[in-house]
Order: sequence, then C-alpha cells, then structure tokens
Amino acid sequence: MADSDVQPLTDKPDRVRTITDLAKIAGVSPGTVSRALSGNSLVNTKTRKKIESIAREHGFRPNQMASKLRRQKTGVIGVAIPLGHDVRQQISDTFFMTLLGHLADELTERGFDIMLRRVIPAQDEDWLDRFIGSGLIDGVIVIGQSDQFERIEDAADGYLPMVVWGNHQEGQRHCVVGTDNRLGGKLAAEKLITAGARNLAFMGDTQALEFAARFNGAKEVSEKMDVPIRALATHLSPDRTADEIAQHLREIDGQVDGIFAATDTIAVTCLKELRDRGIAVPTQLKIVGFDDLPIAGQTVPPLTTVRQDITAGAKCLADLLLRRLNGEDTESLVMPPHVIARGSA
Amino acid sequence: MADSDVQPLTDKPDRVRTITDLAKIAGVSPGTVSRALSGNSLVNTKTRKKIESIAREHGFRPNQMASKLRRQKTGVIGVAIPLGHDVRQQISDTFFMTLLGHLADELTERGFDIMLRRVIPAQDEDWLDRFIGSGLIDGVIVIGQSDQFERIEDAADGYLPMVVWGNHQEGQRHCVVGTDNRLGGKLAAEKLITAGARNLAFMGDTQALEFAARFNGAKEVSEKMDVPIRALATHLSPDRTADEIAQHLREIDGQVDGIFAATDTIAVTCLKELRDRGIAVPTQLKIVGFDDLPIAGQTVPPLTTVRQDITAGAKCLADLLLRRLNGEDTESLVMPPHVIARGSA
DNA sequence: CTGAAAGCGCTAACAA
DNA sequence: TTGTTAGCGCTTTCAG
Repeated sequence: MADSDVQPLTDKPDRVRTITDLAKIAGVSPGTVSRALSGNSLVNTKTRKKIESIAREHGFRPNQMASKLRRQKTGVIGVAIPLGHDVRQQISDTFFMTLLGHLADELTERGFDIMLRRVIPAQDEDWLDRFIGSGLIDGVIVIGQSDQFERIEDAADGYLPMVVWGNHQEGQRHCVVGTDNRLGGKLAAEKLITAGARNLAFMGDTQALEFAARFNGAKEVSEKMDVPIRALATHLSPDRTADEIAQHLREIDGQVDGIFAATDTIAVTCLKELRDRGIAVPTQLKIVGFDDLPIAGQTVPPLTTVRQDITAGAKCLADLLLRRLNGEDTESLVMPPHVIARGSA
Repeated sequence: MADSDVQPLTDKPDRVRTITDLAKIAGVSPGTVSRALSGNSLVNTKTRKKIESIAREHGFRPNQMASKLRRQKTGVIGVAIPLGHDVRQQISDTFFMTLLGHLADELTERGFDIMLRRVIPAQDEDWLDRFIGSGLIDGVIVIGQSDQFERIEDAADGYLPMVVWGNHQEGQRHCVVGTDNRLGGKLAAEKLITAGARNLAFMGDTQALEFAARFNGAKEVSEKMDVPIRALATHLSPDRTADEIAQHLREIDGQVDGIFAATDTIAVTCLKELRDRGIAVPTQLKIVGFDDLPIAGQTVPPLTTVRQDITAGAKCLADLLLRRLNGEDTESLVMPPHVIARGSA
C-alpha cells in the first residue's frame, strides 16, 4: 500500500517503452513483437498488423542501443577528423567540412548513421584504437592524415573497415582515397612557369603530408626547369593565417612572381592582400590555388587552381568502406587532379 | 574433446575483449574490473594498478554500447539537419556546415560525441520522434527549421533536451537559438535605401522560415519608406542556383537598383553574374548579403552584409542544450544582427 | 574493499 | 507461427 496507489504525475501511465510492455498489451511474447517490428521474420499477418497498430498508437520506438548491442552491428560509421599538425586548426576548415557534407549525404543514402569525432592526437595518443574498439561503430573514415600517418598504419594492420582521405605513399598499408598531390603540385608549377613566372613560392604548411607532397611535386618541376622555389610556412588556424600571409607577401615583395598556394583558402587570402597592396594579378604576380572550392570561381581575378573532385572523393570513400565492411581488402584510390585555368595565372 | 583443443587461427588466443576476460586474467571479478577502470569507485590501489596494466598490455577497450545501454546515458548529442523545403539542398550548405563545425568543436570540448543525421522529412514523417526515441542520444540539436516548424513544436512538448537553430516566433514552444532575422532584414533594407537604392528585390527562398522573416523585415522598412520591393525565389541546390539567379538578374535589368540577398552565397553569385554582365556594383546596383561568411570580405567589391555570429551561436546551442540536459527549461535566445558595411552597398 | 547476481532492452536459437 | 530462454558486455546494488 506504499506507493502503488500513487499515480506519478510526471509519467504518462500507459507509456510503452519496451518491447515487453508492448507484448503484454498485445497479448503475445516479446519475441513475436521483435519479429513483427523488424519485418523480415515470419509472423502471422494479423498478429503483425495488430502489433504494428498498437506500436503506432502508443508511439513506441525500439531502443536502438539494445538492438545494436545484441546484434553486434551498429549501422554507424565513425568519421574522425584528426587535428594534429596544427591544434588550432578547427574542424571548421572549409575543405574538410565540404567533404564531410558530401560524405554525410552518401552514407545517409545508404542507411548509415554518422558518428562525428574531432580528435586532438596530441592530447590523446590512443584516439584511433579507442574509436575503433568502442563498439559504437561498424567502420571508420578518417578525414585527413594530419601528422598521424604511422598511427593510422598501425591501426590498419588489425582492422579492415577503415578508409582514409589523404595522401598516398608507395607501399602504405592503409586504404586511402585522395588526389595525386604530387602530380597536382607539378601541374601547378608548370602552369605558373608556362604563364611566365620565374621565381616561385609555395605557401602552406609542409608538415601536413598532403601539402608536403604538393610542394615536392612543384619542386621537382622547378628544378627541372631551373626555376627557384621557396616554401613559406602558414598555419591553418583561420585567425592567424591572414597575418602570416601578409607578412610573407611583404617579405618576398619584388622577388617572387609566382605563388603556388597549398589551398584555395590561402590563395584567396593572398589575392585580397595583394589587391590591398596594389599588386596586379596576374601581371605582376601569378597565383595558383588547390582544391577548386566554389569560391575560386568568384574571386577577382577568378582563381586558377588545381581541382580535387570532392563529390567523387566522398562517393569513393563511402564505396570502399562499404566493400571493406563486406570483408574485401580494397586498394587505395588516387584521383588525378586537373588544372582549372581561370584568371590568376 | 570436440573443439577445445582446436586453436582457431583467425583469433589471437589472448585477445581480451570483455571485462570478464580481463577479470579472469587478473583473478578478480568483473565488477571489480569495471570499478577499477571507471576510476571513480573505491578499489584498492594495488588491485587497480594491476588491472590497469593488464588492460593496457592487452589493448582492452570497454564496449561502450553495453556501457551506455546499462547506464541509460549515451554521452552522444544528435545533430539533425532537416532538408525540407528543398530536397535538393545538400547538407553541404556552407552556413550549416560551418555552424556544424563550431558545434562539433563545442560539444567535443565538453566530452560529448556527435551523431549526425541528415533528414528528408518528405520521405520520413516521423524523423524527429524516431531520432529522439532511438535511445542513441541524450539530446538533440536541430540545425534549421526548414519547413518543419510544427513537427518540432510537437516534439518539444514531450521532450526537454532539444535546442534548435532557427527563427524565433512569438509564443513558440521549442527553444531556439538564432539571429533576429526580421531585424536583420530591416537593417539590410535600410542600408540599401540609405545608400540610394529606390527599387529593391529580395533574392531567396521565402518558403524557409528564416528567409521569410528576413524578407518581411525588409518589406516593413520598404513600405514605411515607400520603396517597392519584390521577392525573387531561388533554391539552395547549388547546381541550379546560379542559373536561377542569372535568370532573375536578366529579368529585373534596369528596374531594380538594390538587391537584398538572403545569404552571402547568393550575394556572391549575384556579384559574379553582374560583373560578367558589366553592371557596376555599387554604382548601378547595390547588394547586401546575410551571414558574413569568410568569403564576404574577399569579394570585389567586398560584400556589405548582415552578420550572424556563428561561433557565438554554436556556443549558445551547446550551452542551452547542456542546461536542458540538467532539467532546466531554458528560454530561447535571439541574437542581434549587425550590418557590416563593406563596398557593395 | 570485493564478489555475486540482477538486469539495461533487444534478438535469435531452439522448442513447441 | 509463436513462446521460451539465453545471452550481447557492462554497471550497480547488496552482501560479505
């Protein structure tokens, strides 16, 4: 007689939360409810209809956590964005966010949910294994290798369903999708030199693998053509980057006549800075970017850049991951970059 | 003698997957392992050290799904992006993705994971209740009301831990964070008129609540100032939008001298189109955007726009959600917009 | 301080 | 076709 007659006001009395509640109301066993609601198994049509209608009536939603635990399948893909070489680089980086957007479209399309995790490797050595071993996800997509190449390699040895967006290196063990950055760098340098530049600078953070490859490609061409090229370090942190770039441009004033920017974002900032300082592009200084973000077509002059196909990249990441989820040991995929010639070089 | 002596080659013999495996090795009970690893409970220091070292040695990671199920807390925040009024609008929309990025930063900072879900309400009536009732998340942030205002209202009645990015309406029941779109619209129209425009057009999809409010604000000012304003519909789908805008600009040629673009993205496209057609901004035609995306400062002429503080917005969303997670029934938060005067008006 | 035991809510054999 | 039962791997009383 203690509290059985006290109707708690906060709870609706007939709230059906579990499959067992529902089973009681329907006068069947929990197993039958489970089968009826999951659709595939063999259940009498009449029983199923009844159960479905009761479920609808009471707004019943099965607890996915329990289901996932039991079935040992989550239907969730983890997406990790390691912020390694520059802790201040935010997840809000344009290229990565755009890729993430397309990835979300692709994975949703195929019925997967996405668990997004921003990771700062410096603060958490074990980030990848922890994510993989968490039991929360069926597979993982890593967006950007940052400075975590070795850690990713290690994880790949014992874990198949992982695909990485990034740079490809001869003989690497993890499955990567990305643009041929080295080739992209070559194309950029060629474009600048063809356009008449005779003293080049690369602007970007060469600690990041992909950027380093772009620089190396450009360097190869420069050396062959006997044109000097220097590297100017920038950081991706959006608040400091503009100042750094301005600083660099001041230092190289008059010496350099061709800039290869590691990303369109950097290129656009250069463009603006040069305009402010009254330096004409492309007559006095030529610029080539990388990525071909939507903004590239909108600047003045429009940015000549090396295109990465983000949409195709996202599709490939999803495709390969799904195949790996099925046990296939897929090859990496390196996509060819293309120069988009606009007005800046 | 059946299979106990058969060592399966696919499994490492000493793989420790469960807390029970670990307990056996350590010679303690599973309960003790759980306590030792979760840190908070009272366990003999020596026992704890031993368990921790065995765990490390075998690379043990506790299964989070099981833990979450048992504790009835997930540590996961759902982020839903409804794509209602325009199915073709991709999740890759710049403003939303930027907001998502900052949100990810905020929530990660506070120890939450993020479950991202792109939703097409037209295909799934029940999207919000399903997400909420899934047992997968502790709370939900909806980015953009799209055309789902009523559904969100309904869900809010029975579910506290939800915060929405969007427009605020007098007397609404769900907790929203957003910019005062109506005021923003007023400011934009005032700016255009002050700059000398005498015939305005609003460019954007007025089916979306937020955009409608921006338009209405602008209309209020126009009417008071006796300046005509017309609405030109666009869609957010990135591939079609440019053509639509070009079409509109052709139609209004010579009649309109001030454009209020619903977003910076639209404004930038206008700018480019006008430049291609040799129409001078701001002399012949003035333009004001909305959002103040990074790109706004980089165009030629730099875009005059109405600023929404995305970073602050993300912080607020996270703050309010956390307070709601603690049972507090928080108020909505409407942030004031600011005109950023640059060159286009 | 530690062990035993009872579930979190669901699914999948195995029986009936 | 349906009910029963035994867990998925973890946490948390309750005893000791």
